[in-house]
Amino acid sequence: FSLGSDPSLAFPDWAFKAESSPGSRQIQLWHFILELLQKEEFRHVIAWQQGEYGEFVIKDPDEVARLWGRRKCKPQMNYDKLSRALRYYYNKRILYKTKGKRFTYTFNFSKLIIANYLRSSGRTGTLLTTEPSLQPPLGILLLLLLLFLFS
DNA sequence: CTCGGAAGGG
DNA sequence: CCCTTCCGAG
Repeated sequence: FSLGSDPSLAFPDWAFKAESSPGSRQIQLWHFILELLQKEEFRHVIAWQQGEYGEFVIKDPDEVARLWGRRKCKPQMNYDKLSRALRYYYNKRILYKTKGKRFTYTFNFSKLIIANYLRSSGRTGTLLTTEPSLQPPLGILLLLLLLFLFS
């Protein structure tokens, strides 16, 4: 891959789009974060960082928490609670903390894509889903798997 | 701030 | 399962 500094430009929809069926499954936090990261209007609130690929910083923790709370209809949401949810991603290896850098985390994209793929294909019980447009080509999935294993 | 255990809800 | 809430420890 030859990737720029902005991962949102380098990764197509199937890389992180939530599974369709509107309403059925709740929005996931990692998806919401990616959603904010994708829009310029939130650049003062959360943004990609220079340096490690996939690294981002939450510039306004209170605002991100407020937006997340609004989306989930949880008015009592704050950064303390949101960050706990982010910490649960450490075990899943979807995200890790950039130690020493305040409010800074890094996405593990290969793991994220693979986890997302496994979840959606598991839902239908087959490798061929009803929504091929949101799935990575199998070859790319295998390539990512290799990149992940040797990283 | 950051970390994870514990309990609990939908 | 995927958080939300609460919280003691570092």
